[in-house]
Amino acid sequence: MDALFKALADPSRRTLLDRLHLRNGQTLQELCRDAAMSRQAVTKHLTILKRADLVIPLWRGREKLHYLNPVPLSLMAERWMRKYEEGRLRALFDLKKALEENRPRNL
Amino acid sequence: MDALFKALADPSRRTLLDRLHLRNGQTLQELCRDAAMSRQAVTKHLTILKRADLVIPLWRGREKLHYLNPVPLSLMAERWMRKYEEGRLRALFDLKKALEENRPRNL
DNA sequence: TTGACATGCAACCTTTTAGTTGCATTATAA
DNA sequence: TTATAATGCAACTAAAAGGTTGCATGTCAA
Repeated sequence: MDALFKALADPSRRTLLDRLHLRNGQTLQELCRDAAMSRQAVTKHLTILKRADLVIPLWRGREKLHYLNPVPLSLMAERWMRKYEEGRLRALFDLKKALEENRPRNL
Repeated sequence: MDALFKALADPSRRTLLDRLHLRNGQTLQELCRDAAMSRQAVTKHLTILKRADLVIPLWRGREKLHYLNPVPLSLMAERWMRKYEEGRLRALFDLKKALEENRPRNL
């Protein structure tokens, strides 16, 4: 789960995911177009995305096609975010109550 | 949105969120217990969480109570993750098809 | 079979990040 | 009003992250 959050932390990697989401199965070369960085930099980002299991590469001859794997994002939504969603109203209520009880020093 | 992903990237910060989710409105001292790092380190993490609007601090005398703000997580789920959820089945199909078409060099 | 193309590997550099220590400030309670 | 407790601020360090350049490897196509 840590690799997943780390992978999503960088905007370049989120952009790569967006581009794969737009068109799946792209080569490294294709992902480099309009990337504003070197091929090697993109490779490194793809390695991190692969480590988080967000991207799965498949060789086709001398080309390597990169496919988006949506499963980790689903797991993250279900297992991690859902926990907070359940306590969402409670947290908002706590905050509201604390605001009313307080004569704040700042804010 | 970038500050949010960055804030979630560190396991210590996710632990802090978990602890606030377990019991809301804790002081810095309380959050330092069982934290395996110095008070200043916790302060820095809380600053980053605050910058991402995930945590809202409120002064009560000389104590600073920290409250969880669930809104950014909801926005992330709705605006960012939902986009991928829609294309989820499509992506899985692409991947399956590519696997079948290929005589892979690795995997 | 050879040239060109797609990718991999490794060393290196710079910036950011996570953490520390030391001292300053503010507020409560005796 | 003064000692103590809670937090803030700043300088510093070590490690990790993001990026570059150069060269090696493997595959297709003429």
